[in-house]
Amino acid sequence: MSTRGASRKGQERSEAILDTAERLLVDEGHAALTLRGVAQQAGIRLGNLQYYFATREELVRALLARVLERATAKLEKRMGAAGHPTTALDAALESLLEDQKEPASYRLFYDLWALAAREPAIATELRAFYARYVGAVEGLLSHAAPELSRAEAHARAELLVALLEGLSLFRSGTLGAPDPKVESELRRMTSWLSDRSSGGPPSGERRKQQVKQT
Amino acid sequence: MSTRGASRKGQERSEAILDTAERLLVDEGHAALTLRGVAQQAGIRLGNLQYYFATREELVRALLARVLERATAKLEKRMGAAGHPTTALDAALESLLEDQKEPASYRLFYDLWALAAREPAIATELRAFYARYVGAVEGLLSHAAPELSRAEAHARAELLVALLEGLSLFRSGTLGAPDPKVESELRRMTSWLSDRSSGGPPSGERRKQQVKQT
DNA sequence: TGTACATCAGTGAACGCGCGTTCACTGATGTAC
DNA sequence: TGTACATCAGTGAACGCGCGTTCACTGATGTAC
Repeated sequence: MSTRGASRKGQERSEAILDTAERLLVDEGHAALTLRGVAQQAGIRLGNLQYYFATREELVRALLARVLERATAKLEKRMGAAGHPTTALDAALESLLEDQKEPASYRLFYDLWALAAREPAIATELRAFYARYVGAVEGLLSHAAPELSRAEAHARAELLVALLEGLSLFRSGTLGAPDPKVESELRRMTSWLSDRSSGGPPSGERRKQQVKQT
Repeated sequence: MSTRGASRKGQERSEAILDTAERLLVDEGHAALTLRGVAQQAGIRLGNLQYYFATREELVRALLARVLERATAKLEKRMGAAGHPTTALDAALESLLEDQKEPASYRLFYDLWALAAREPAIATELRAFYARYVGAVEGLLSHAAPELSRAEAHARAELLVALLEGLSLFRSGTLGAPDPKVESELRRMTSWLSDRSSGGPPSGERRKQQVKQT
């Protein structure tokens, strides 16, 4: 770890600094995350902040690591609290939708997406996070619909995760607000996802669908 | 318009400046969009750039307006080139998926999402864009499945747009690459979307779905 | 229990740099008579 | 066709500011004997 302060006090300071930085990032965005701003809001001097995180990059990386760690933990709690295999997916969906009503956490991800598009290091960490996310959903899908092949379950899981991430845009207050009608259609779509393949061609056969049939 | 230069020359300079700014924004991100950077890449002096766009905010707003204008035009071309009502949706989907293979344009939207979460003015413009987007998809859905109520078509259109936006994350190279299996599942999902309500309760009746059935 | 010393935590000032913005100025281009 | 003048387009220098970073320093805390 690049973070100084292995003692109890140092550990607490580190955490307090990261708390402040995270709040600043969520509330004001990436551009407002300055060392001076963090120090001021944390009630310490710039020099002292630099004692714990020597450079801005170090602070950002530590912050990102903690955020994704927590998000992963939360996610796996959400996914793990299963009842019947058939209802586990619905339950997970409900709690994810509930999370989206707290828009603050999502705002941070919009910054992460933008950052990841330019900084490969951040893209790597974000990819790892989504790999676990998609993997967990894939597990739920497979339990709910054992007849799905691994590849099918994976593809559908990725679709569902993409749908939820995209949907957050329309639900987090940025581009819209939660809409019960949309939610109920979403629930129907997810039940369809965990249904047997519902009439399509068998697993991986068809290569490319003909679109313009003149 | 706050933009100076109504003459032909002035107009061309303005466009050239916006071209440069857009390229810079897409390639390097919002933080790299500095007046000095734009001026240098456009081959003019800082003072001259300021003659056309007096402040940074003015430049950004003009850039955003042009980007969304173009995106809207492109979108409506994509949506408008319909054949049979039933295949129009598929055709539109194909061209949207094709667009996502050019990741550059999407990177810009990640910045916009992050910006919109903090700057209400940008959120407003982005909302207007997505309203047209969702509206166009709603139209295609209604044509393909006339038995859908307006509310249903709208909700499903929003879901589909959210899905596509979220999916761009996994297809634009940032978090993943295009995957034929995912695409084929997506096509099946969209055919399902434009299907008759497929066994659910009638239009707007049910208020909240019971999730945990003990 | 005291002392010497190393390490930890925190201070304060300064640095160079790039930023957006302001402003006085100059040359080019159009326009009215 | 020429001239006077307004407007347009472009130049160059300077401003104050906040940024990340460096660095010498001081006081607090732990540790070995």
